[in-house]
Amino acid sequence: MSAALPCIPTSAIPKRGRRKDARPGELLDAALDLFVDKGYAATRVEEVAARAGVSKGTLFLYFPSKQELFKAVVRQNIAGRFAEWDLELESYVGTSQDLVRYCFETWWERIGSTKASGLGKLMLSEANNFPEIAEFYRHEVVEPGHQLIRRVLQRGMDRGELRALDLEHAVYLVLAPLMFLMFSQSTPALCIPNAERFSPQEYIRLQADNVLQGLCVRSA
Amino acid sequence: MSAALPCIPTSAIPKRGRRKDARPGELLDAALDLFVDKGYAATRVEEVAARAGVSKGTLFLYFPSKQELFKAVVRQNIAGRFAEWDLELESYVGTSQDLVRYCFETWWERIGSTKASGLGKLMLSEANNFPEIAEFYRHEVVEPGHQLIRRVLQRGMDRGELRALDLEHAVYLVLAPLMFLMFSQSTPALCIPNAERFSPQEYIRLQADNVLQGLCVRSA
Amino acid sequence: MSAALPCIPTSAIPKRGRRKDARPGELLDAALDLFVDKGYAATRVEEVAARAGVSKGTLFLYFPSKQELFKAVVRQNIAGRFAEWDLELESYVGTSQDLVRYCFETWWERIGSTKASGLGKLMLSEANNFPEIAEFYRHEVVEPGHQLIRRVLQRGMDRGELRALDLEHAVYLVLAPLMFLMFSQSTPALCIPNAERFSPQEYIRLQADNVLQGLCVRSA
Amino acid sequence: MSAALPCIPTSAIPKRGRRKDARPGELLDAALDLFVDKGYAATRVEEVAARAGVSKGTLFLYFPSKQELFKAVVRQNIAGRFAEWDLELESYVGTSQDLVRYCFETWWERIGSTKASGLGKLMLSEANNFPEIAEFYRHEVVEPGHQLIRRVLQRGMDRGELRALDLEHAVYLVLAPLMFLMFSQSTPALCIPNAERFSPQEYIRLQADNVLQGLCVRSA
DNA sequence: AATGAATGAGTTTTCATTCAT
DNA sequence: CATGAATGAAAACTCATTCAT
Repeated sequence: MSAALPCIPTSAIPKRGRRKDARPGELLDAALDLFVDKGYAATRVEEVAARAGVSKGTLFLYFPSKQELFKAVVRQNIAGRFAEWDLELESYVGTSQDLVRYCFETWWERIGSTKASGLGKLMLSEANNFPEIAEFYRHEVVEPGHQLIRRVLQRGMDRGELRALDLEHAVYLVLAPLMFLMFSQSTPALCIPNAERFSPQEYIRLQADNVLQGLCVRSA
Repeated sequence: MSAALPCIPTSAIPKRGRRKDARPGELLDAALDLFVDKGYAATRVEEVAARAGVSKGTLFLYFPSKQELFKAVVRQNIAGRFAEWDLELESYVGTSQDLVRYCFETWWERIGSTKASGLGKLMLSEANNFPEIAEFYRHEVVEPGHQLIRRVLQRGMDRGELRALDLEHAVYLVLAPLMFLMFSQSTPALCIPNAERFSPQEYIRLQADNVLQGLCVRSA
Repeated sequence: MSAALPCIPTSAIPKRGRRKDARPGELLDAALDLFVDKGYAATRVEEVAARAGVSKGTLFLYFPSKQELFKAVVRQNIAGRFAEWDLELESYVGTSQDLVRYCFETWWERIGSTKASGLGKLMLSEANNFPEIAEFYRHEVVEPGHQLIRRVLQRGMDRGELRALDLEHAVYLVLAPLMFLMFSQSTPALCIPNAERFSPQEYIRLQADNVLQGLCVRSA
Repeated sequence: MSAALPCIPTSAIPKRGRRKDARPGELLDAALDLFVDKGYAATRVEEVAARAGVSKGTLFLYFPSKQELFKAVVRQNIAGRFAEWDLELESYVGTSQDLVRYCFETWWERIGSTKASGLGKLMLSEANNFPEIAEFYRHEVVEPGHQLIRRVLQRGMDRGELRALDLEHAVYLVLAPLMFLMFSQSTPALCIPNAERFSPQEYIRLQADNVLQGLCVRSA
């Protein structure tokens, strides 16, 4: 950091006043933090509003309910990005081995290592208590995610690069390691006892290596 | 009521005298079922008491708070069986490939398909709210589990049957698939969208196959 | 009041302690007062509980919701008494003229002049905002009331004591005056401008006279 | 936007210039409709503003509070037409029987079947919350109404066409049926359970018949 | 004059915990 | 020991009102 860089105030944002365009984003950011940190039920909307620098009433101006707020958080951070990822997959040029490896690494960069990964753990914890939200998540996140991996594997089989396997169970060769890492991120104590010697990147590389060794057609 | 009407005992055990010692155990059993089924917050102490056949007040006679009840539940149900398993491992005769496969299958039979699965998911969900009990779980379950797998892999490497890998990350080649299946058991909707076409046994077999394909030394 | 009458404490009731049997009645009395006085929406359950000398939580021990509390009030004060009134009607001996007169007078004594009459006004005011309660009231109070009057008139026609009229509209010859008096009781200012010169008993007598003069078969 | 694009006027009336004076009236009209339809509490000021085609803030420019808006609505819609009716009564030629019948029918046409009915019900509901406006209503509507009926009956007695009765209570022989019908109009469900078989005109006719049969001097 | 973004007070209901009996 | 009646804190959501623009 160069020396005399003038200290830009964290925000020149007037806390009072009309900032209609900025509000939703600020609220979603605050909500993501709190939801991930404390869970859905334990997060109070007033707290979300406070963290975003507005009053409780203002939050309800932009999101009609706590549930909708949560859904919006999920949409912004995960669900809404599948369209882009699907496109990326369609236009991928290269071997399926590379594609699989790319999936592992990209997932880590875009989801696993971000706050979004807290949402997965959150959903797992609260699914039973909020069936409607769970259904939303299943439909908007879980389903598309499975489809994405399924297509990756199908592509590999079609091209003769991956062994022909029962897709229904094979998707979990990719998903299980990712999901476990996701949960680990939120609760490392219970998943990764020696956290200090653990490197997510190394984990990702090893899991990708492993799954490919297993999936690759034997070149004899 | 006519005098000598034979008193049909509601249970073979005499009502008074018997209970006193059994109470805590009955409460813990009831609590385990409900905690695992509905989660910590959604389980009401009154329900636990009712299921154990006592009044709400009585529960608080044995456990000073809901939190303490929860801790007691976890502690009671984590009677470390690792000593036994470690022994089993020590005395295992056969290739390490077979041993790995045996681990996958035995884990499913003894843990994955049992109530213990629910306990694992429960811990994951509540670890943040109960750091103390999470620590206990880490020490009594997670650590020993990691050690067990670590020894299995080490054995394979020592015997030249498995590739030499960084154990710190390689343990997760075995653990991640198992843990994911564990969490799936409690919340299938979010993990396994096509549950009707999913077979845990098939999943176990495929994951074991896969990890072995990846771990085996190439006979080239 | 005689001089040295020992001052009996308004209640020897211990405000704290277990009084399961007495609670519902005390709560219903308090609720009737407040509902009638302030309306359904404006009455806060906490206030009801306080007036009954218990805490908010206790109220919900006996009534699962505000709506059910209200329904119970209506049942105790009106709906639950139709069975008795129907019986009284069946066993009435005397001319139908006398019976009609008896209805007017009895209604006044048992409903019109009591706090129960406030419930009618209350329902009229709040029906649009609480459709479920309105439906309950229609079914439990309005319908039975109409049926009762209908049977009275039918009896008179059958016995040749009352003119044959379209029952559908004739019931209101009796009901309209009663309902108007009911509403007047709660809001005299808007219904009876000269309240000081108004006597409900005189009103009842005159309306009964009038309706009978009109209903009676001309003795030529 | 290209320069001379002809501006299609949204209405024939020039947007600016016209409105200013009309605003309060439009707001009052919207408010009347909504208050009568949904009641005072259930009517949201934003809805009133929207219906009048202005923003919420604008409403508060003209009326300092919801309560004041309500008062203004009542005041505006009680333009006393009693002077005109009194004249009509003075100049009535015909028997008092006919006059009474004329009163019933005319009331229905001019009041009972119009929005004014809703205003009456509204006042009954809100009288307790708005004692000041209730007093206004009593003075402007209730009192004159009572006086009108009183004079009708007095006329009949003076002419020997109606029985001599205590006017103080006799007015309600006419008013009670009308008021009940008025309230019924706004809340039929609670007043007229068999609405489909009910005809207001038939009700009016029967009540008029009845009151006259009872009021007429016996020609013996 | 007009707008509409922002505010925050106000209420029902649940449930862990207490304690008189 | 056991009971169960009583307690009261806690949180989502609405909407009249304000005021910066």
